[in-house]
Amino acid sequence: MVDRESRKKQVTARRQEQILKAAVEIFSQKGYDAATIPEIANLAGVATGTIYIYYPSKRELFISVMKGLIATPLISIFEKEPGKEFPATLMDAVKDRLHFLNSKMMARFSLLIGEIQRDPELKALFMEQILQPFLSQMEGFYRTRIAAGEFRQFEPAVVIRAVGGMVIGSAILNSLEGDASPLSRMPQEKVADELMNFILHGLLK
Amino acid sequence: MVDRESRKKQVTARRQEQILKAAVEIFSQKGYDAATIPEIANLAGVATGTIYIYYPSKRELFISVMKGLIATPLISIFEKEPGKEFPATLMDAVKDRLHFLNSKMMARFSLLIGEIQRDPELKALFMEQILQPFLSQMEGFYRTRIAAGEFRQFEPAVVIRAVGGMVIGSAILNSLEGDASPLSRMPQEKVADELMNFILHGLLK
Amino acid sequence: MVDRESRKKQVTARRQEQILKAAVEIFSQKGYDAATIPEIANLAGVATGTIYIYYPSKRELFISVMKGLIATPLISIFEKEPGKEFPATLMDAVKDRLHFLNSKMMARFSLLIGEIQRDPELKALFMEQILQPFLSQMEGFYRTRIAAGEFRQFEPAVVIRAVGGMVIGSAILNSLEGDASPLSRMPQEKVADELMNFILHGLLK
Amino acid sequence: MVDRESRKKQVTARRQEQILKAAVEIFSQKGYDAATIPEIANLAGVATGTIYIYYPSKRELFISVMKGLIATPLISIFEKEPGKEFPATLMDAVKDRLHFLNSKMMARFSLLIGEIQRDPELKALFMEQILQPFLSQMEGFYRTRIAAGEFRQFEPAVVIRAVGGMVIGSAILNSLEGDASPLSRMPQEKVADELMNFILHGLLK
DNA sequence: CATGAATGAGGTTTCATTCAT
DNA sequence: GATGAATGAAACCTCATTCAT
Repeated sequence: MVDRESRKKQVTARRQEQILKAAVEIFSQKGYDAATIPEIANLAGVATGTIYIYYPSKRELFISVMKGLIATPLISIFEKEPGKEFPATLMDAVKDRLHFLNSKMMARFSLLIGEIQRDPELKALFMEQILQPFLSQMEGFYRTRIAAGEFRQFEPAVVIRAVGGMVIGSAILNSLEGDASPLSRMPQEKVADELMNFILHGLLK
Repeated sequence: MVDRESRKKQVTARRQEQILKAAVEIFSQKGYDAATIPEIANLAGVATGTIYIYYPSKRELFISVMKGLIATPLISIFEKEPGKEFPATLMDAVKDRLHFLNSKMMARFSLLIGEIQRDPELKALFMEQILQPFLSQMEGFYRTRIAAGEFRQFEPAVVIRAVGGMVIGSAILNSLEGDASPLSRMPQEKVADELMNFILHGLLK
Repeated sequence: MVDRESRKKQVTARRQEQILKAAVEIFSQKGYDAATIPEIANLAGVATGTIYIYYPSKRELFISVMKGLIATPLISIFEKEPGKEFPATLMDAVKDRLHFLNSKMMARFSLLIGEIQRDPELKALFMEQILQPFLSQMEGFYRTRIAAGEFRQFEPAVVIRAVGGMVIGSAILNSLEGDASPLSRMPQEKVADELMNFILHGLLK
Repeated sequence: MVDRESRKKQVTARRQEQILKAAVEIFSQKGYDAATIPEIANLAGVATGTIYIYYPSKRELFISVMKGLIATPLISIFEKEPGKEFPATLMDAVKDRLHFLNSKMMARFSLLIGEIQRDPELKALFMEQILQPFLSQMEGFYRTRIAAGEFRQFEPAVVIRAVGGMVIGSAILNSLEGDASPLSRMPQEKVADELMNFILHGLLK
C-alpha cells in the first residue's frame, strides 16, 4: 500500500517534470503567446487535459517555467572559495561563467527577457530571486576587495550594474551572433583571460 | 493641382506616421502577439481596416516598427569629434549615452529583443543595421587607440563584445529596475564619471 | 452646347459599357462573391467609387451583367428563313449553334448558371427572357413540323426540354472538357452532321 | 475496452457525417462563398470550432462535400442487366434516371456546377471520377449496340456527348422550372416513354 | 487520474460602400 | 462627375479551457 502510494507519487512527480520540461522548451522557442498547450502536451507525451491537472492555466504553467529558470542558482561568481587566492579565483569564475553565458539557459533567458519585463509578477520575482541577490553578492564581494585594498573605490552601484549588464547583454549578443561570432572560434581560455584583464585593468595603458 | 496632390501625400504620410507611432507604442508595451490591430487602430485614431491600407499585414506592420527602431541612428559614440582631445570626448560620449540608455527607445528595444532573436528577418536586419556597424565602429576606434599607444592591446573582438553587451544589458537592467535603481538617485555626471573610470582603468588598483 | 452635352453622354455611355464589360469578365471568371469591386474597377480603368455612380450596388451590377447575358439574342435557331427548305435550314442552324456552344458567352453562362438558380430575380428573368421564349419558339417550330407531317407526334413538352437541356448541358461539357474533348479535333461540319442526324433519326437503325 | 474505443469511433464518425450533411445542404443552397462555417455548424448542431477538428479549412470541407457528391455512383444507365432484352432495359433505365434527374443530388450538382468548373482540383476530380467513366460506359454500350446491328453508326464521341449534355442540362432545367414545368404534371411513365422514343427513333417520321 | 473532443471568444483580414476633395 | 482613402461589419480560424468517459 505504502509502496503503491509512493510509486504513484513518483509517477506524478515525473509527469509534472515532463510537462515542465516540455513547457520550458516550447516557451523559450516560441515565446508565451505563440506557444500552445497542445504543443507542449504533445512534446511532454501527455494529453492536453492532463496539463490542467498539474497547472491551472497556461499563465500559471508559464510562471512555473519562469520560476524554474529563475530559481536556478544563476550566479555565484563571486562566492569566496576559501583557501584560494584572489586572481586565480576570479579567473576560474570567469572561465566557468563564460561557458555559462553560452548555456541553453542563458539563451532561454535572453529570449524571454521581454516577458519578464512585461509581467509584474515575473518582474518582481526576477528582481527578488535573481537580480537583487546577484547584485548584493557582487556588491559584497566588491566591498570586501575594496576593504582589502585590492580594488579601486568606485561607486559600487555603478560598477556592479555595469558588470551585471555585461552578463545579460553578452548572453543576448551570443544568442544573436551564434557561430558567426569570432569568439566562437577563439579558445575559451584566451577569451576568459582577455575579459578578466579588461575588467581588472581597464582599457588604458 | 500640384498643391492638392502634395497635400494629399502629406495627409497620407501623416496618417502612416500616426499608425506607425501607435504600433510602436502598443507593440513595445505588449509584444507582438498580445498586441491587437484594433487596439493599434484605436490609439492611432483610425479604423481597423485603415491599417491594412498602409500595411498588408500585422507582421509587416511589426517589421516596419522594428525597422524604424533599428534604423534609428543608434550609435555614434565613438565618432571622432575633431579638435577635441580624447578623454574629454569619451567622457562626453558616455554621458550622452547614459541618457540614451534611459531613453524610451532603449526601453522598447529591451522589451522587443526577444522578438528580434526569434524572427530570422529581424535578426538579420538587426545584425546588419545595428550590431555589425556598432561593433565595427567600436573596433575601429579601439584599434586607433591601440595604435596611438593609449589602449592596452586586448583582443578587440572580446573587448567590444563586452562593452556592447554592457550597453544592451544595462538598458534591460534599467528597464527592470526603473526608479528602484540607486543610479536614478545619483547625478548622471557622477555615474558617467565612475563608469568611464571603470572602463578605462579597471577594477584593480 | 448641344455638342458638348451629347459628347458628355457619349463619354458616360462608354464608361458604363467599360464597367459592364469588365464586370462580365470578372464575374464569369470568379463568380459573384469572389469578384471584387476594386478588381472590376481596375479592369475597367476607373476608380472604385465611379462604379457606384453607375450602379447602386455590387448586386445591381451583377444583375445588369446577367441581364446583359440573358438579353443576348440567344436563340433563333428555329426562326423560319423564308425560301429555305427544311433540312437545309436546320442543318445550317445546327452548324451555327455549334459554334455558339463554344462561344465565350456560353462558357460564361455555364459558369454562372448556379447564381441564376439561386437568385429569384435572376431566375425569373432567365425563365421569362430566355427559357420560355426559347421553349415556345421550339415548341412552335415543332408543332409546325408535326402539322406538316414531317415530325413524329411526340409530346412537345418532353422533346423540347430534352433538346433544350442538350444545349445547356453540352455547353457545360464543352467548358469542362475544353481541348481535351475529341470533338475539338473533328471538323465542325462533321459534328453538326452527326448531331443533326441523331436528332432527326434517332439511335435506332 | 474495445467496446469503448469502437463506440468512440462511432460517435466521431456520426459527427463527421452530421457536419458533412449540413455542409452539403448549406453549400448547395448558397454556393461556396456565401456559405459560412457558423451556419453549417449551426445546422449540424455543433460549435464552430468543432468543424475544424474534422476538416482543416472551409475549402477542405467543401472539397469533401464535392467528393461525396461525385463519389456517388452517379450513372449506371447502360449497365447490361443480363437476361433482359434491349428496349425493355433501356426503357427501365430511362425511367429510373428520370427520377434521378429530379433527385436532390442532381439539383445540388446543378447548383454547384459553376464551382466545379472554376476549381482546378474539383474539375480534375469531376472529370476523372464522373465524366470520363460515364462517357466511357456510354461509349462502350453504344459500340456494343452498333456491333449488334441495332444502332446506327454515328460518331460515338458526338452522340454520347449529346446524351450526356442532355442529362446535365435537363437536371438544370428541372431545377429552374421546378413545379412550373409541364413535365411535373405528366405521368413519369409517359415522359420516359416519349423520351426514349425520341432518342431511339429521332424526330423525323 | 488521464484523455481528447468540444466549445466559443477573440483575433486577423477582406471588401462593399461612403464621402470629402 | 470622378476619385480613392476610410470605414467597420463579418468571416475564417485558433486555441485555452472544460468535462464526459
